[in-house]
Amino acid sequence: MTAIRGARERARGEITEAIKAEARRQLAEEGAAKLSLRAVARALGMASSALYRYFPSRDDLLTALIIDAYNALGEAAESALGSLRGPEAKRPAARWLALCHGVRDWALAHPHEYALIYGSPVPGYRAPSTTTEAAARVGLALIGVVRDAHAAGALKEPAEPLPDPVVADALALGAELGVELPAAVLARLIGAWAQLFGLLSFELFGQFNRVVEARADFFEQAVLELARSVGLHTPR
Amino acid sequence: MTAIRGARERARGEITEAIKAEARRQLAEEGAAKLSLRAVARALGMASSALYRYFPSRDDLLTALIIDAYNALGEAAESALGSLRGPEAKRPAARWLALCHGVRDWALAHPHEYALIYGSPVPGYRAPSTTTEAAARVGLALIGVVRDAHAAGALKEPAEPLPDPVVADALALGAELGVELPAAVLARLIGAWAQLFGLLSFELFGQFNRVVEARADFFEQAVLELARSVGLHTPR
DNA sequence: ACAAAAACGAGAGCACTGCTCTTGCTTTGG
DNA sequence: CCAAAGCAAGAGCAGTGCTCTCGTTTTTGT
Repeated sequence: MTAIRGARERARGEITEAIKAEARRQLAEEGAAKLSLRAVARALGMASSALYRYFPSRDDLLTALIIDAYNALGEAAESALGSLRGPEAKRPAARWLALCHGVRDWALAHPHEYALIYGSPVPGYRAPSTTTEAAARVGLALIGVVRDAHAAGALKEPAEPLPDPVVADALALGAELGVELPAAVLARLIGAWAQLFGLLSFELFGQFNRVVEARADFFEQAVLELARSVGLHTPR
Repeated sequence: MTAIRGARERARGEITEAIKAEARRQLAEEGAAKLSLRAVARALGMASSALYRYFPSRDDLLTALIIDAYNALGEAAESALGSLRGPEAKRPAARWLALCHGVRDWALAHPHEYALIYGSPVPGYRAPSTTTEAAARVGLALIGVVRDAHAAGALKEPAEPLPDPVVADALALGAELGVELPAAVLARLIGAWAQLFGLLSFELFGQFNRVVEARADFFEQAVLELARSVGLHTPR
Protein backbone atom coordinates (compact mmCIF):
# COMPACT_ATOMS: atom_id res chain seq x y z
CA MET A 1 0.00 0.00 0.00
CA THR A 2 3.04 2.17 0.30
CA ALA A 3 3.77 1.22 -3.28
CA ILE A 4 3.97 3.87 -5.95
CA ARG A 5 0.53 5.39 -5.97
CA GLY A 6 1.45 8.11 -8.38
CA ALA A 7 4.04 10.82 -8.50
CA ARG A 8 1.92 13.14 -6.43
CA GLU A 9 1.80 10.88 -3.42
CA ARG A 10 5.53 10.31 -3.57
CA ALA A 11 6.19 14.02 -3.90
CA ARG A 12 4.00 14.67 -0.90
CA GLY A 13 6.02 12.30 1.21
CA GLU A 14 9.29 13.80 0.11
CA ILE A 15 8.19 17.35 0.74
CA THR A 16 6.78 16.42 4.13
CA GLU A 17 10.12 14.92 4.97
CA ALA A 18 12.01 17.95 3.65
CA ILE A 19 9.91 20.25 5.80
CA LYS A 20 10.61 18.20 8.87
CA ALA A 21 14.30 18.04 8.06
CA GLU A 22 14.57 21.80 7.66
CA ALA A 23 12.51 22.34 10.79
CA ARG A 24 14.82 20.01 12.66
CA ARG A 25 17.77 22.01 11.39
CA GLN A 26 16.33 25.25 12.71
CA LEU A 27 15.36 23.52 15.92
CA ALA A 28 18.93 22.42 16.50
CA GLU A 29 20.18 25.93 15.87
CA GLU A 30 17.76 28.12 17.73
CA GLY A 31 15.48 25.96 19.80
CA ALA A 32 11.78 25.27 19.57
CA ALA A 33 10.72 28.76 20.58
CA LYS A 34 12.33 30.34 17.53
CA LEU A 35 11.16 27.78 15.02
CA SER A 36 9.18 29.65 12.38
CA LEU A 37 7.01 28.21 9.65
CA ARG A 38 7.79 31.11 7.37
CA ALA A 39 11.52 30.64 7.82
CA VAL A 40 11.18 26.96 7.00
CA ALA A 41 9.16 27.77 3.90
CA ARG A 42 11.71 30.39 2.88
CA ALA A 43 14.59 27.95 3.24
CA LEU A 44 12.70 25.48 1.10
CA GLY A 45 11.87 28.07 -1.54
CA MET A 46 8.14 27.78 -1.18
CA ALA A 47 5.38 30.13 -0.18
CA SER A 48 4.56 29.98 3.51
CA SER A 49 0.93 29.30 2.74
CA ALA A 50 1.89 26.18 0.79
CA LEU A 51 3.32 24.70 3.93
CA TYR A 52 -0.11 24.50 5.47
CA ARG A 53 -1.03 21.79 2.98
CA TYR A 54 1.40 19.55 4.83
CA PHE A 55 0.98 20.65 8.43
CA PRO A 56 -2.26 22.35 9.39
CA SER A 57 -0.53 24.39 12.09
CA ARG A 58 2.75 25.07 13.76
CA ASP A 59 1.77 22.87 16.66
CA ASP A 60 1.17 20.00 14.28
CA LEU A 61 4.65 20.37 12.89
CA LEU A 62 6.03 20.38 16.41
CA THR A 63 3.99 17.31 17.27
CA ALA A 64 5.45 15.51 14.28
CA LEU A 65 8.93 16.51 15.38
CA ILE A 66 8.18 15.29 18.89
CA ILE A 67 7.13 11.89 17.65
CA ASP A 68 10.21 11.66 15.46
CA ALA A 69 12.40 12.64 18.39
CA TYR A 70 10.87 10.00 20.62
CA ASN A 71 11.47 7.43 17.95
CA ALA A 72 15.02 8.56 17.30
CA LEU A 73 15.76 8.34 21.00
CA GLY A 74 14.11 4.95 21.25
CA GLU A 75 16.10 3.73 18.31
CA ALA A 76 19.36 5.04 19.75
CA ALA A 77 18.62 3.29 23.02
CA GLU A 78 17.71 0.01 21.38
CA SER A 79 20.71 0.06 19.12
CA ALA A 80 23.04 0.76 22.04
CA LEU A 81 21.63 -2.40 23.51
CA GLY A 82 21.92 -4.32 20.28
CA SER A 83 25.53 -3.41 19.65
CA LEU A 84 26.74 -5.08 22.82
CA ARG A 85 29.09 -7.95 22.00
CA GLY A 86 30.55 -10.90 23.81
CA PRO A 87 29.74 -11.78 27.42
CA GLU A 88 28.70 -8.19 28.12
CA ALA A 89 25.70 -8.77 25.93
CA LYS A 90 24.32 -11.19 28.50
CA ARG A 91 25.10 -9.48 31.77
CA PRO A 92 22.01 -7.56 32.87
CA ALA A 93 23.99 -4.81 34.57
CA ALA A 94 26.04 -4.22 31.45
CA ARG A 95 22.89 -4.09 29.36
CA TRP A 96 21.32 -1.61 31.77
CA LEU A 97 24.39 0.61 31.61
CA ALA A 98 24.62 0.45 27.84
CA LEU A 99 20.98 1.38 27.53
CA CYS A 100 21.29 4.37 29.82
CA HIS A 101 24.44 5.58 28.14
CA GLY A 102 22.78 5.22 24.77
CA VAL A 103 19.99 7.47 25.95
CA ARG A 104 22.45 9.99 27.36
CA ASP A 105 24.60 10.03 24.26
CA TRP A 106 21.61 10.75 22.07
CA ALA A 107 20.43 13.48 24.40
CA LEU A 108 23.83 15.16 24.41
CA ALA A 109 23.97 14.99 20.64
CA HIS A 110 20.46 16.40 20.20
CA PRO A 111 19.88 18.74 23.12
CA HIS A 112 17.11 20.77 21.53
CA GLU A 113 15.20 17.71 20.45
CA TYR A 114 15.63 16.34 23.95
CA ALA A 115 14.27 19.58 25.34
CA LEU A 116 11.35 19.26 22.97
CA ILE A 117 10.26 15.93 24.39
CA TYR A 118 11.39 16.10 28.00
CA GLY A 119 11.20 19.83 28.65
CA SER A 120 8.05 21.80 29.21
CA PRO A 121 5.25 20.62 26.95
CA VAL A 122 5.24 23.34 24.29
CA PRO A 123 1.97 22.98 22.38
CA GLY A 124 -0.90 23.18 24.86
CA TYR A 125 -0.55 19.73 26.31
CA ARG A 126 -1.56 16.74 24.26
CA ALA A 127 -0.71 13.16 23.80
CA PRO A 128 -2.14 11.40 20.78
CA SER A 129 -1.60 7.67 21.00
CA THR A 130 1.13 7.86 18.38
CA THR A 131 3.07 10.10 20.74
CA THR A 132 2.69 7.99 23.84
CA GLU A 133 3.57 4.89 21.88
CA ALA A 134 6.85 6.38 20.73
CA ALA A 135 7.45 7.86 24.15
CA ALA A 136 7.23 4.46 25.77
CA ARG A 137 10.12 2.88 23.88
CA VAL A 138 12.88 3.74 26.33
CA GLY A 139 10.75 2.66 29.25
CA LEU A 140 9.97 -0.62 27.53
CA ALA A 141 13.64 -1.20 26.84
CA LEU A 142 14.43 -0.72 30.51
CA ILE A 143 11.70 -3.18 31.43
CA GLY A 144 13.03 -5.61 28.87
CA VAL A 145 16.48 -5.68 30.41
CA VAL A 146 15.05 -6.38 33.84
CA ARG A 147 12.59 -8.93 32.54
CA ASP A 148 15.40 -10.87 30.90
CA ALA A 149 17.40 -10.76 34.10
CA HIS A 150 14.39 -12.02 36.00
CA ALA A 151 13.84 -14.83 33.56
CA ALA A 152 17.48 -15.82 33.98
CA GLY A 153 17.04 -15.83 37.74
CA ALA A 154 19.51 -13.00 38.11
CA LEU A 155 17.24 -10.65 39.97
CA LYS A 156 17.36 -9.94 43.66
CA GLU A 157 13.90 -8.82 44.56
CA PRO A 158 13.91 -5.85 46.93
CA ALA A 159 12.62 -6.56 50.40
CA GLU A 160 11.15 -3.20 51.36
CA PRO A 161 7.36 -3.28 51.34
CA LEU A 162 5.35 -0.96 49.12
CA PRO A 163 2.08 0.86 49.82
CA ASP A 164 -0.92 -0.90 48.35
CA PRO A 165 -1.91 1.70 45.76
CA VAL A 166 1.60 1.61 44.32
CA VAL A 167 1.46 -2.15 44.10
CA ALA A 168 -1.88 -1.86 42.33
CA ASP A 169 -0.45 0.51 39.74
CA ALA A 170 2.51 -1.79 39.19
CA LEU A 171 0.29 -4.82 38.76
CA ALA A 172 -1.94 -2.98 36.31
CA LEU A 173 1.06 -1.94 34.28
CA GLY A 174 2.51 -5.43 34.33
CA ALA A 175 -0.78 -6.86 33.14
CA GLU A 176 -1.19 -4.29 30.41
CA LEU A 177 2.31 -4.97 29.14
CA GLY A 178 2.05 -8.70 29.64
CA VAL A 179 5.32 -8.79 31.51
CA GLU A 180 5.93 -11.07 34.44
CA LEU A 181 7.78 -9.16 37.09
CA PRO A 182 7.16 -8.74 40.82
CA ALA A 183 5.19 -5.60 41.61
CA ALA A 184 8.01 -4.27 43.76
CA VAL A 185 10.42 -4.50 40.87
CA LEU A 186 8.01 -2.90 38.44
CA ALA A 187 7.29 -0.02 40.78
CA ARG A 188 10.98 0.66 41.24
CA LEU A 189 11.47 0.44 37.51
CA ILE A 190 9.03 3.26 37.00
CA GLY A 191 10.92 5.28 39.55
CA ALA A 192 14.24 4.51 37.93
CA TRP A 193 12.81 5.52 34.56
CA ALA A 194 11.72 8.90 35.85
CA GLN A 195 14.96 9.42 37.70
CA LEU A 196 17.07 8.57 34.68
CA PHE A 197 15.50 11.47 32.83
CA GLY A 198 15.75 13.64 35.90
CA LEU A 199 19.49 13.21 35.81
CA LEU A 200 19.63 13.92 32.10
CA SER A 201 17.41 16.98 32.31
CA PHE A 202 19.51 18.46 35.08
CA GLU A 203 22.66 17.87 33.08
CA LEU A 204 21.26 19.23 29.83
CA PHE A 205 19.36 22.15 31.27
CA GLY A 206 22.37 23.50 33.10
CA GLN A 207 21.38 22.62 36.65
CA PHE A 208 24.70 20.83 37.16
CA ASN A 209 26.74 23.89 36.20
CA ARG A 210 29.30 24.57 38.90
CA VAL A 211 28.02 21.56 40.81
CA VAL A 212 28.92 18.44 38.90
CA GLU A 213 31.91 18.52 36.60
CA ALA A 214 32.59 14.82 36.02
CA ARG A 215 29.24 14.41 34.37
CA ALA A 216 29.81 11.07 32.67
CA ASP A 217 31.23 9.48 35.81
CA PHE A 218 28.45 10.88 37.91
CA PHE A 219 25.84 9.63 35.48
CA GLU A 220 27.31 6.15 35.42
CA GLN A 221 27.41 6.05 39.18
CA ALA A 222 23.83 7.23 39.57
CA VAL A 223 22.56 4.85 36.94
CA LEU A 224 24.36 1.95 38.58
CA GLU A 225 22.57 2.81 41.77
CA LEU A 226 19.28 2.74 39.88
CA ALA A 227 20.15 -0.69 38.55
CA ARG A 228 20.67 -1.88 42.11
CA SER A 229 17.38 -0.37 43.19
CA VAL A 230 15.47 -2.53 40.71
CA GLY A 231 17.32 -5.63 41.87
CA LEU A 232 20.06 -6.05 39.28
CA HIS A 233 23.37 -7.44 40.45
CA THR A 234 26.15 -4.98 39.78
CA PRO A 235 29.51 -6.71 39.97
CA ARG A 236 32.64 -4.82 41.09
CA MET B 1 18.75 53.00 51.46
CA THR B 2 15.42 51.52 50.56
CA ALA B 3 13.89 54.45 52.41
CA ILE B 4 11.64 56.86 50.60
CA ARG B 5 13.81 58.32 47.92
CA GLY B 6 11.01 60.12 46.23
CA ALA B 7 7.65 59.20 44.87
CA ARG B 8 9.15 58.19 41.57
CA GLU B 9 11.26 55.42 43.00
CA ARG B 10 8.34 54.01 44.94
CA ALA B 11 6.08 54.16 41.92
CA ARG B 12 8.70 52.35 39.90
CA GLY B 13 8.80 49.53 42.38
CA GLU B 14 5.05 49.23 42.45
CA ILE B 15 4.69 49.25 38.71
CA THR B 16 7.47 46.70 38.33
CA GLU B 17 5.63 44.48 40.76
CA ALA B 18 2.32 45.03 38.99
CA ILE B 19 3.85 44.02 35.70
CA LYS B 20 5.26 40.85 37.18
CA ALA B 21 1.96 40.06 38.87
CA GLU B 22 0.01 40.44 35.66
CA ALA B 23 2.64 38.46 33.74
CA ARG B 24 2.38 35.71 36.33
CA ARG B 25 -1.36 35.70 35.88
CA GLN B 26 -1.07 35.23 32.14
CA LEU B 27 1.64 32.66 32.70
CA ALA B 28 -0.63 30.60 34.91
CA GLU B 29 -3.38 30.77 32.31
CA GLU B 30 -1.61 30.17 29.05
CA GLY B 31 1.95 29.17 29.72
CA ALA B 32 5.21 30.88 29.03
CA ALA B 33 5.01 30.54 25.25
CA LYS B 34 1.90 32.68 25.04
CA LEU B 35 3.00 35.37 27.45
CA SER B 36 2.88 38.66 25.55
CA LEU B 37 4.29 41.98 26.61
CA ARG B 38 1.61 43.83 24.74
CA ALA B 39 -1.13 41.87 26.46
CA VAL B 40 0.40 42.63 29.84
CA ALA B 41 0.61 46.32 28.99
CA ARG B 42 -2.97 46.26 27.77
CA ALA B 43 -4.21 44.68 30.98
CA LEU B 44 -2.37 47.33 32.94
CA GLY B 45 -3.73 50.15 30.80
CA MET B 46 -0.36 51.37 29.64
CA ALA B 47 1.28 51.69 26.26
CA SER B 48 3.36 48.66 25.35
CA SER B 49 6.37 50.85 24.77
CA ALA B 50 6.21 52.11 28.35
CA LEU B 51 6.75 48.61 29.59
CA TYR B 52 10.26 48.61 28.16
CA ARG B 53 11.25 51.19 30.75
CA TYR B 54 10.86 48.43 33.33
CA PHE B 55 12.05 45.36 31.47
CA PRO B 56 14.40 45.86 28.54
CA SER B 57 13.06 42.78 26.78
CA ARG B 58 10.65 39.92 27.05
CA ASP B 59 13.46 37.63 28.09
CA ASP B 60 14.31 39.94 30.96
CA LEU B 61 10.75 39.76 32.20
CA LEU B 62 10.89 36.00 31.97
CA THR B 63 14.18 35.95 33.83
CA ALA B 64 12.65 38.00 36.61
CA LEU B 65 9.72 35.58 36.77
CA ILE B 66 12.15 32.67 36.86
CA ILE B 67 14.00 34.10 39.83
CA ASP B 68 10.74 34.79 41.63
CA ALA B 69 9.59 31.26 40.94
CA TYR B 70 12.79 29.77 42.31
CA ASN B 71 12.40 31.86 45.42
CA ALA B 72 8.74 31.00 45.84
CA LEU B 73 9.57 27.32 45.55
CA GLY B 74 12.47 27.66 47.95
CA GLU B 75 10.25 29.44 50.41
CA ALA B 76 7.52 26.81 50.12
CA ALA B 77 10.08 24.10 50.75
CA GLU B 78 11.62 25.83 53.74
CA SER B 79 8.27 26.65 55.28
CA ALA B 80 7.12 23.04 54.88
CA LEU B 81 10.17 22.17 56.93
CA GLY B 82 9.55 24.91 59.46
CA SER B 83 5.94 24.00 60.09
CA LEU B 84 6.82 20.55 61.38
CA ARG B 85 5.75 20.19 65.01
CA GLY B 86 6.43 17.81 67.83
CA PRO B 87 8.81 14.85 67.61
CA GLU B 88 8.43 14.79 63.83
CA ALA B 89 10.38 18.03 63.68
CA LYS B 90 13.47 16.20 64.84
CA ARG B 91 13.30 12.97 62.90
CA PRO B 92 15.48 13.33 59.79
CA ALA B 93 13.32 11.06 57.68
CA ALA B 94 10.21 13.04 58.56
CA ARG B 95 11.99 16.25 57.70
CA TRP B 96 13.13 14.84 54.38
CA LEU B 97 9.61 13.77 53.55
CA ALA B 98 8.10 17.09 54.55
CA LEU B 99 10.61 18.93 52.42
CA CYS B 100 9.94 16.83 49.35
CA HIS B 101 6.18 17.08 49.76
CA GLY B 102 6.48 20.81 50.18
CA VAL B 103 8.26 21.00 46.86
CA ARG B 104 5.70 18.78 45.20
CA ASP B 105 2.75 20.71 46.59
CA TRP B 106 4.13 23.97 45.30
CA ALA B 107 4.80 22.44 41.90
CA LEU B 108 1.28 21.05 41.63
CA ALA B 109 -0.15 24.42 42.63
CA HIS B 110 2.01 26.35 40.14
CA PRO B 111 2.57 24.03 37.20
CA HIS B 112 3.41 26.72 34.67
CA GLU B 113 5.89 28.38 36.96
CA TYR B 114 7.39 24.98 37.64
CA ALA B 115 7.68 24.40 33.91
CA LEU B 116 9.35 27.77 33.60
CA ILE B 117 12.17 26.82 35.92
CA TYR B 118 12.51 23.08 35.45
CA GLY B 119 11.36 22.71 31.87
CA SER B 120 13.36 23.60 28.82
CA PRO B 121 15.34 26.80 29.35
CA VAL B 122 13.22 29.29 27.38
CA PRO B 123 15.35 32.39 26.89
CA GLY B 124 18.51 31.27 25.08
CA TYR B 125 20.27 29.73 28.03
CA ARG B 126 21.60 31.92 30.78
CA ALA B 127 22.23 31.85 34.47
CA PRO B 128 23.03 35.14 36.16
CA SER B 129 24.26 34.60 39.69
CA THR B 130 20.96 35.84 41.09
CA THR B 131 19.27 32.98 39.30
CA THR B 132 21.62 30.24 40.43
CA GLU B 133 21.46 31.52 43.97
CA ALA B 134 17.69 31.27 44.08
CA ALA B 135 17.83 27.94 42.26
CA ALA B 136 20.05 26.44 44.92
CA ARG B 137 17.63 26.88 47.80
CA VAL B 138 15.88 23.53 47.54
CA GLY B 139 19.18 21.75 47.13
CA LEU B 140 20.56 23.52 50.18
CA ALA B 141 17.51 22.58 52.19
CA LEU B 142 18.01 18.93 51.28
CA ILE B 143 21.64 19.15 52.31
CA GLY B 144 20.63 20.83 55.55
CA VAL B 145 18.36 17.98 56.56
CA VAL B 146 21.09 15.44 55.96
CA ARG B 147 23.73 17.58 57.64
CA ASP B 148 21.63 17.79 60.77
CA ALA B 149 21.11 14.06 60.73
CA HIS B 150 24.82 13.56 60.37
CA ALA B 151 25.58 15.92 63.23
CA ALA B 152 23.14 13.96 65.38
CA GLY B 153 24.89 10.73 64.47
CA ALA B 154 21.77 9.45 62.74
CA LEU B 155 23.34 8.83 59.36
CA LYS B 156 24.30 5.44 58.00
CA GLU B 157 27.04 6.14 55.52
CA PRO B 158 26.64 4.10 52.34
CA ALA B 159 29.28 1.45 51.79
CA GLU B 160 29.43 1.34 47.99
CA PRO B 161 32.62 2.95 46.70
CA LEU B 162 32.50 5.89 44.29
CA PRO B 163 34.68 6.69 41.30
CA ASP B 164 37.39 9.22 42.09
CA PRO B 165 36.13 12.09 39.89
CA VAL B 166 32.75 11.90 41.56
CA VAL B 167 34.38 12.02 44.97
CA ALA B 168 36.36 15.06 43.86
CA ASP B 169 33.21 16.89 42.78
CA ALA B 170 31.54 16.05 46.06
CA LEU B 171 34.50 17.27 48.09
CA ALA B 172 34.67 20.51 46.11
CA LEU B 173 30.98 21.11 46.67
CA GLY B 174 31.29 20.33 50.37
CA ALA B 175 34.17 22.76 50.71
CA GLU B 176 32.39 25.49 48.78
CA LEU B 177 29.32 25.14 50.94
CA GLY B 178 31.29 24.66 54.14
CA VAL B 179 29.32 21.58 55.02
CA GLU B 180 30.85 18.58 56.71
CA LEU B 181 29.50 15.48 55.10
CA PRO B 182 31.20 12.38 53.74
CA ALA B 183 31.82 12.59 50.00
CA ALA B 184 29.74 9.49 49.40
CA VAL B 185 26.75 11.09 51.09
CA LEU B 186 27.18 14.36 49.26
CA ALA B 187 27.42 12.65 45.90
CA ARG B 188 24.25 10.70 46.55
CA LEU B 189 22.56 13.87 47.70
CA ILE B 190 23.20 15.47 44.35
CA GLY B 191 21.75 12.41 42.69
CA ALA B 192 18.71 12.47 44.95
CA TRP B 193 18.22 16.16 44.21
CA ALA B 194 18.17 15.55 40.47
CA GLN B 195 15.96 12.53 40.82
CA LEU B 196 13.46 14.36 42.98
CA PHE B 197 12.84 16.80 40.16
CA GLY B 198 12.87 13.98 37.65
CA LEU B 199 9.91 12.48 39.44
CA LEU B 200 8.12 15.80 39.62
CA SER B 201 8.74 16.66 35.99
CA PHE B 202 7.41 13.32 34.84
CA GLU B 203 4.31 13.79 36.95
CA LEU B 204 3.70 17.37 35.88
CA PHE B 205 4.56 16.97 32.24
CA GLY B 206 2.19 14.09 31.76
CA GLN B 207 4.66 11.26 31.44
CA PHE B 208 2.88 9.33 34.16
CA ASN B 209 -0.48 9.45 32.37
CA ARG B 210 -1.88 5.94 32.14
CA VAL B 211 1.18 4.65 33.99
CA VAL B 212 1.03 5.88 37.56
CA GLU B 213 -2.32 6.71 39.06
CA ALA B 214 -1.55 6.82 42.77
CA ARG B 215 0.80 9.74 42.25
CA ALA B 216 1.11 10.91 45.84
CA ASP B 217 1.76 7.40 47.15
CA PHE B 218 4.23 6.73 44.42
CA PHE B 219 6.03 9.98 45.09
CA GLU B 220 6.26 9.29 48.78
CA GLN B 221 7.60 5.83 48.15
CA ALA B 222 10.23 7.03 45.67
CA VAL B 223 11.31 9.87 47.90
CA LEU B 224 11.64 7.52 50.86
CA GLU B 225 13.94 5.40 48.76
CA LEU B 226 15.98 8.50 47.99
CA ALA B 227 16.23 9.22 51.70
CA ARG B 228 17.61 5.73 52.23
CA SER B 229 20.11 6.19 49.44
CA VAL B 230 21.66 9.16 51.20
CA GLY B 231 21.88 7.23 54.45
CA LEU B 232 18.83 8.39 56.37
CA HIS B 233 17.08 5.88 58.61
CA THR B 234 13.49 5.40 57.55
CA PRO B 235 11.51 3.75 60.34
CA ARG B 236 8.47 1.53 59.66
C1' DA C 1 15.16 78.77 43.35
C1' DC C 2 16.17 77.80 38.86
C1' DA C 3 18.01 75.57 35.02
C1' DA C 4 20.05 71.26 33.25
C1' DA C 5 19.51 66.39 33.29
C1' DA C 6 17.33 62.33 33.76
C1' DA C 7 13.17 59.50 33.80
C1' DC C 8 8.85 58.73 31.93
C1' DG C 9 4.43 57.75 28.95
C1' DA C 10 2.37 57.59 24.56
C1' DG C 11 2.19 57.06 19.70
C1' DA C 12 3.80 55.76 15.25
C1' DG C 13 6.26 52.58 12.81
C1' DC C 14 9.30 48.42 11.34
C1' DA C 15 10.03 43.73 10.58
C1' DC C 16 8.34 39.60 11.76
C1' DT C 17 4.99 35.90 13.02
C1' DG C 18 0.82 32.28 12.41
C1' DC C 19 -2.93 31.71 9.69
C1' DT C 20 -6.86 32.38 6.09
C1' DC C 21 -8.84 33.22 1.67
C1' DT C 22 -8.85 33.62 -3.10
C1' DT C 23 -7.07 32.71 -7.63
C1' DG C 24 -5.17 30.06 -11.04
C1' DC C 25 -2.64 25.61 -12.41
C1' DT C 26 -1.70 20.47 -12.51
C1' DT C 27 -2.45 15.84 -11.52
C1' DT C 28 -5.79 12.25 -10.85
C1' DG C 29 -9.57 9.13 -11.62
C1' DG C 30 -14.21 7.84 -13.48
C1' DC D 1 -11.87 13.62 -21.98
C1' DC D 2 -13.46 16.26 -18.35
C1' DA D 3 -14.88 17.14 -13.75
C1' DA D 4 -12.86 16.77 -9.19
C1' DA D 5 -9.44 16.99 -6.17
C1' DG D 6 -4.76 18.47 -4.85
C1' DC D 7 -1.60 21.99 -5.02
C1' DA D 8 1.32 26.56 -5.06
C1' DA D 9 1.34 31.36 -4.76
C1' DG D 10 -0.08 35.97 -3.45
C1' DA D 11 -2.51 39.25 -0.76
C1' DG D 12 -4.12 40.27 3.53
C1' DC D 13 -5.39 40.21 8.71
C1' DA D 14 -4.34 40.42 13.40
C1' DG D 15 -0.95 39.94 16.43
C1' DT D 16 3.97 40.13 18.20
C1' DG D 17 8.79 42.23 20.04
C1' DC D 18 11.16 46.19 19.77
C1' DT D 19 12.86 51.09 18.43
C1' DC D 20 12.48 55.98 17.90
C1' DT D 21 10.67 60.29 18.59
C1' DC D 22 8.29 63.78 21.07
C1' DG D 23 6.21 66.17 24.70
C1' DT D 24 5.77 66.05 29.90
C1' DT D 25 7.14 65.39 34.62
C1' DT D 26 10.34 64.65 38.25
C1' DT D 27 14.89 64.83 40.14
C1' DT D 28 19.25 66.91 40.76
C1' DG D 29 23.33 70.15 40.89
C1' DT D 30 24.51 74.81 41.63
